[in-house]
Amino acid sequence: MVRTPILNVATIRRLKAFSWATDRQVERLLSHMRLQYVEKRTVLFNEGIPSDSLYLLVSGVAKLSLRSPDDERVLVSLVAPGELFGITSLMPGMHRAFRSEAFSDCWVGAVRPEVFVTTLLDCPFAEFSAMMEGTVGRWFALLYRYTRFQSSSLRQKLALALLELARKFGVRDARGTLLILQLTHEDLADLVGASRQKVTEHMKELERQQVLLRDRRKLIVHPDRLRETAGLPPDEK
Amino acid sequence: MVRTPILNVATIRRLKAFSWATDRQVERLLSHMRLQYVEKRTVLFNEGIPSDSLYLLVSGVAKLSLRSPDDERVLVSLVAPGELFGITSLMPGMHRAFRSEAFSDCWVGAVRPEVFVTTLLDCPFAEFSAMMEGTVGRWFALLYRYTRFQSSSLRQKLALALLELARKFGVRDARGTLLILQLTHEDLADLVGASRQKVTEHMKELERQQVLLRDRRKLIVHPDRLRETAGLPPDEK
DNA sequence: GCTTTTTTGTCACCTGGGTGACACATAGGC
DNA sequence: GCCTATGTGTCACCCAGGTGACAAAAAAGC
Repeated sequence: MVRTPILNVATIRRLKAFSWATDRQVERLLSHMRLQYVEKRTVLFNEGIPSDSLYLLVSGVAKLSLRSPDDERVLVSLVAPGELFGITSLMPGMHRAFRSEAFSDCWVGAVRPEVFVTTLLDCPFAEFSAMMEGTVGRWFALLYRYTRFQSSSLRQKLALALLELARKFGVRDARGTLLILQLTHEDLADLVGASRQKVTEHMKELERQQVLLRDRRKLIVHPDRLRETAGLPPDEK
Repeated sequence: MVRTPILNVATIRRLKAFSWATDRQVERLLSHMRLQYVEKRTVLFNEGIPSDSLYLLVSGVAKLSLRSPDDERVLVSLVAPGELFGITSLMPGMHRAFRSEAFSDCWVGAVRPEVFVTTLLDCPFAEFSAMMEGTVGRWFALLYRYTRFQSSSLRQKLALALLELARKFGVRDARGTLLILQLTHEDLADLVGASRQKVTEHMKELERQQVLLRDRRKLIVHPDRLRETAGLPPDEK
C-alpha cells in the first residue's frame, strides 16, 4: 500500500538536508540510516527518555510537543521534510526534551548520533558532544523555559524563572538557596513578561507561603517548593 | 579602581567553563582571549548586527534582551559567570539574535569563534559551523519565536506562527504562499497557546483584512502582511 | 544626618482572551 | 449518496492580569 521512498544522494539534495556535506559523506551516512514508516498519530519518542537516535524527516509532517502542568499539550513545532530532529541525542546523556509524533503519515530516517558526527565532521563524538553542551546547552534550557511559559499562569512563570536563577546564581544557605544578585520586581517582571505590580503581588504571596524569603534586597528561595508551584515533578536531578 | 582579574587555567576551572577541555587547550585559548571591562548598563552588542565574537563572562552579570513590537524590552536571560554567550557567532553569517548589555559591572573575555573551535576541537571552523547551523539552527528559530511570543497579542502570535509555517511548508502560488498542510484551528491554537474559539475569530479577521485566504482546507498567506501584523520589520532577508 | 531617587505595596478599574454551549458546514467512510 | 466525524463560526459570561495612581519604605548621594 505504501511505497518505500528511495533514499539516495539525489533525494537528500532535493530535501536540502546536509547541504554542507560532500556526496561521499552523504552516501556513507545513508548506508547507516534505518528508514522507517510512522503512521499518523504514532509516537516516535516521548519526553524524558534517553535519546540515542537522530532523525531525518524524509516525508510527511512530524510534531514536537510537550505536556504542560495542567496536562494540556503544547505544540512546540511542526517538522518539515528535510529537517533533522531529536537533536538532544547530540548532547551527552541528555534526555528528550519533547515528545515527537507523526502529524501525518511519515517516512523517517534514523541514525546513531556517533555515526552522524564522525561521518560528517571527522572528529570524535565525545568531543563534539561536549562542545555542543558547553555552547548551545544553555540555549536549550532557555527554550525549555519558554515553551513551559506557554500555558502557565504568572505564578508558575515566576517560579520557573526563579528556578533558573537559582541554578545559575544560587548558593547554599542555612535557610535555602541564596541568589547572589540584586533583582528588582521590575527585572523579574521583564523576565516573565508581566507587569511590575502583579509581580509584587505574587512575590508577596510566595513569601507568605514560605516558598521564598527576602533578606534586605537578596532573595532566598526554596527550590523544591518552587518546583511544586511551577507544576514540575519533584526534582529531576 | 577596578582590579583586572587574572585569567589562567585555575580561574577557568573555578568558573567551570570549558570543563571538557584539557589544560593545554585552555591555555592556548586564553592566549587569544581579549579581556575587557564593561560597565553596568553598557551595551556589548545589539540585536541584528553581524556576530564575530564569542564571549565568556568572567565576573558580574550580563543580560540578554530583545525589543518587542511595542517597544518594550523583553529580558530573555541573565548570564552568570562562566557562561559563554554570543553563540550566534558559531553559525555562519548569523546576526545577533539578542542585545547583550552589562547588568552589573562585568569582566568579559572575547575570542574569535574560529579560534575557539579550532583550539578546542581540531576541526575546520567552516565545517563545524555548517554542522551547527544544520542541527541547532532550527532550534534557534524556535527560541526566537518563543521569546517574541512574550509580550505579543494573540493576533501577533498567530502571525508569527504562520510565518514560521510559511517558511517551512510554503510554496509560491499566484495568490501568495500556499501552505501544503492541513491545519485545523485547533492545531494553530495549540501552537500559539490559545483557545480554539479565539483563533477562529482572529483567523476570520485576518482573512477579512486579506492577510490570508483559504482554499478548501489549505491556507494561502501573504508573508509581507503577516510580518506587518506580527510587528516585525518588513522582510529581513 | 538629611535629601533625592528608586523600589515596594496596594488600590480601583479595564480588557484580552478563556470557557461552555450550540448551530452549521464539511469531509471522510462505506 | 447518506451518515457520522470532525471542523468552524458565534454567542454570553468570567477572570487573570494590565494600567494608572499614589503612599510608604529603602537605598543612594552628599
